[in-house]
Amino acid sequence: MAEIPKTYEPTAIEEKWYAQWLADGEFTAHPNSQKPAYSIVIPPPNVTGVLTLGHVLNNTIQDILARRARMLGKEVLWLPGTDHAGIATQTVVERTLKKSGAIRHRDDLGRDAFLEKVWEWKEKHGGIIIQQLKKLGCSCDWSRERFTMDAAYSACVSRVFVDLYKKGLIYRGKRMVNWCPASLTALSDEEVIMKPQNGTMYHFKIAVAEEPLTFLTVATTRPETIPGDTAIAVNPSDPRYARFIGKHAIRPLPLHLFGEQKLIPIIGDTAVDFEFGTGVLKVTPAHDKADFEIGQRHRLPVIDVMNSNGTMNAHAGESLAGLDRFEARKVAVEHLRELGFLVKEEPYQNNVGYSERADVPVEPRLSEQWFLKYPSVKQARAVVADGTMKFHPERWAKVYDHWLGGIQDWCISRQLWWGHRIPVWYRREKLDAAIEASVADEMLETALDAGEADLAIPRQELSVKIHGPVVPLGVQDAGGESVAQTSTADIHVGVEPPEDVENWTQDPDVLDTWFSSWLWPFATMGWPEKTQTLARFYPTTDLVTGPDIIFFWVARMIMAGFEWTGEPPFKNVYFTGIIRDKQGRKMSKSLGNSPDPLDLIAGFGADALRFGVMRSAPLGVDILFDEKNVELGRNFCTKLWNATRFRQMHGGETEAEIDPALLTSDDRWILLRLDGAIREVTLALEEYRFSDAANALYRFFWGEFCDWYLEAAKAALGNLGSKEDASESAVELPKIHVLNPASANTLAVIDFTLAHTLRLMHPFMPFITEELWHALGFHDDMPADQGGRTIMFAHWPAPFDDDFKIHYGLTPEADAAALAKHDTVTLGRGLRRDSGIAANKRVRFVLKPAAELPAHDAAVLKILLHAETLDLDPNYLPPRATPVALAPLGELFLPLEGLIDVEAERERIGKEIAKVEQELTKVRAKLGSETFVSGAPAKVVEEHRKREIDWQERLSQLQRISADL
RNA sequence: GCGCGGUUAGCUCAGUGGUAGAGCAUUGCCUUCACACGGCAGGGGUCGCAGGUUCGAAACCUGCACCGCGCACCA
Repeated sequence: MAEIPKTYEPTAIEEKWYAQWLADGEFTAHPNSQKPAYSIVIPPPNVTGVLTLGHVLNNTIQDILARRARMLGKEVLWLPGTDHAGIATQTVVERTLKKSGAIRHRDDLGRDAFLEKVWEWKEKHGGIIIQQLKKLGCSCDWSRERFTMDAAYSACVSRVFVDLYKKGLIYRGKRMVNWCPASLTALSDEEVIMKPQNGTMYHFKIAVAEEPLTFLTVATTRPETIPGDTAIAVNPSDPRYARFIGKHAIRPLPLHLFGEQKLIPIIGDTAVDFEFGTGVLKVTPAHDKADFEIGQRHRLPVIDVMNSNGTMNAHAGESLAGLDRFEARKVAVEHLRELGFLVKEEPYQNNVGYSERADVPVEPRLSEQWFLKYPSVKQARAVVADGTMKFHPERWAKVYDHWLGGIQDWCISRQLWWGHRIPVWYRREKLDAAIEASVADEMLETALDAGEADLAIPRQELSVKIHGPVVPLGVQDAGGESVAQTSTADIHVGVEPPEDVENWTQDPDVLDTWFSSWLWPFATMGWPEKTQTLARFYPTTDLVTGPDIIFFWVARMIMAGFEWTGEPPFKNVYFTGIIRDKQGRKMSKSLGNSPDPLDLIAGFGADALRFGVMRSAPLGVDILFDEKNVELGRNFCTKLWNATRFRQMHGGETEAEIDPALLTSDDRWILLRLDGAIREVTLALEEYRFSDAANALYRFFWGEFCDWYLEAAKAALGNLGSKEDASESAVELPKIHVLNPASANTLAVIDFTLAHTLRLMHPFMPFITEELWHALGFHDDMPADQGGRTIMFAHWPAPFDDDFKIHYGLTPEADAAALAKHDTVTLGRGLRRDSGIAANKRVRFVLKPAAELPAHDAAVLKILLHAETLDLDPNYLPPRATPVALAPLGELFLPLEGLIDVEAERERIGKEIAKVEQELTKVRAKLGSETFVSGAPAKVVEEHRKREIDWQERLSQLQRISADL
């Protein structure tokens, strides 16, 4: 075995081992193996994405779960892949093409040519994040990598669409949808985020046609939509306004020459809140969901005054047409002001829906879209509610349940090109007729607005003309509720195109990206074929994802799982926190507060990044990312590295048998603590408490093994010789040192501890543990598939059983003995400090032992106290004012020949006495309370009495020492 | 408006009924033969506020304040 370099250099080691693991096929899942299955599907990152800290958190957790499952003897499938991410990818590619000057708009290329470009882009950049996940150490089964637009996967998407259509759950209808004027597509409700806005509430007067000089005042935040108003509504039980119902108002906009303004009806509707605003509502059915519903109830015309990109159209009037909606607002206000109708403007804060992707306000818009009535909602709700599927942390179950309880139909069509095209074809001639009808609609609306049609036309008739379906496919009942598809003659819905495809036109829209993602757990495993992979690894065991996509993805996957496989797709869902910066802000490119994980890996190592992130990510809490955490991870790696070097310098046989007869108190103690660490880490991982597991490893390895055990072991291992000697001898390594049995036994304990610790650490820090596993030769005697080839398959350490503990004398007493020694050392070091002794100065200590002290313990004390000598003298008579500590192992003196400072010692002891008296007062106050003594459990009272005695004894000793001064 | 979290050391967070903790930061000493990406020893907290339950509350209950998030929203 070659000497381990002084500093851990991660890069080369990471590359070496990852390549080795891949070459040996360690990550590949074998459906035929006899082992129990463990599986997890990756939340597919966007195909054009790059690794973020969020991915690091998410995928490190998955890797920990996967690697530990392998060590537990499971057959593990961690299935990776990427998502085509419709809007995001199309936007990125289109923007890039525009920037390069290749096109001004995607229409310049046309659908097919544009899609070709997107595929080119995908081939070129699509692999980046996959390569980055490999750098992180992810043990995914890359042979099973999937993409949501793979041919087989796409076939699944079409298949479920057709299936849902046949079940009557998918329908097409003209409805109010969330329209993104930037992306030019409809969005689902989940893609809209409400943001508070500092806007203005405008109050304007509107004349009542039948009563000269009578005005109503309307409050609105959107005066630019006045041209789209088709009614004024008041609450029928509002005494102020009820009498106006049935009359008409004179709509002020669009402006007309000679004041030929349109009359719109004043209607009564209970939806109007007379507490709010003025109690008079302008009704704009085309641009507000609530208004649309009022419009439906009253059969009001719908006048869309905007173009799809958010600019005003001709219906808005000449002065507004062509303006952006926000520009138009200002102009509309000016018009009202000039007309003398503007009553007041006041600052107003309201919530406005924004497009999540494009970050612009969405426009409620009436349009023809495909909708889905969610399937298997009942089962999806029940499986979480009854605890069959577990959420970690649990509180997300409530959020999930609440959402499913109020679930609305899902708008699944998107006016994009990049995605799964809707598998629906229309007969050409029917479509042409429909387009004519649509044009007729437009003409009617225009006619209405131009005053050529009369609003006195019976409303029902008008409504039929205006609301007649553009394409007669889906139907809705009067309440807007969907009902099953009734007519199938003119449309073809199928996985395959119709045979006479030349007579048909495919629906131009694509499906929402999540309409493919929700099939991920089984579509990636070959569904609907009954593949071995599916049979063996579905349902999956764990899902790890962020709570921000609980509705987008998790809930929908659960429904899809039930609908097409009859089973929930996973057993546990772990929700990570959200990574934020030090100030608690979300990571974003525009803020520039998002460090590149690849830089962090290059600077600190993948293991350091993984450990640092895991250590600071408690269950269910957002993570404030600080590079300091990664530094801590790097430092921990270095510590591990150097502790291993220390072991290696001593040579000797690797992993020799431990002889119970030769065990020291320190050996027993560290074995006990190792057992504790095994239990703690195991339990924490079972409960998905990753940061607790990482902390337990850190505390055990650094705070117990390195700080105490290895330091104490130096006593047992004897003189090493000088540093120079050590490095010289290193040149001749490997060399077998001649070791006495005590030293050999110590090395055996170190090896035992390291071998277990490396395995506990491996899921967190795969690279360094693999390197050291081999460097120390722990793989030598192992079966190839149980740690011989790689630590990946070494068995996860089991807590020690009683036989083991008895055999090695691992008793509570052994633990207490070591702790007594540690406390004694700490007190002795305190004496050094208080006496102003430099840390590097060797001094003489004298211990008046409370009990017989084994030679080994005396030797350890001497080393840990950095003492020149440690005299054990039961009858020691210290010179006056010799600093002394009352330690568990006895009175520890620090004789300061010729340097005695009575005052300093008096002060030191005085402080100590004050402290003890304080504690004594506290405990006596409790014991003096009758209610405590009679009310508290006997055990607690007893414990307090003992505490009182201890403190009292200590106080007496201190007082004696003080008197002797 | 409803719901869910949170409020403990300068910072980030553990701690769920019995002697207030960790990491980072900070102070002092030390380049001692694994490690200065280190060692040793310190300093630092009326546990958001007010009530209540209890022998005993950072922890349990109630109310309030503030911070964050989600859902729903009235123009």
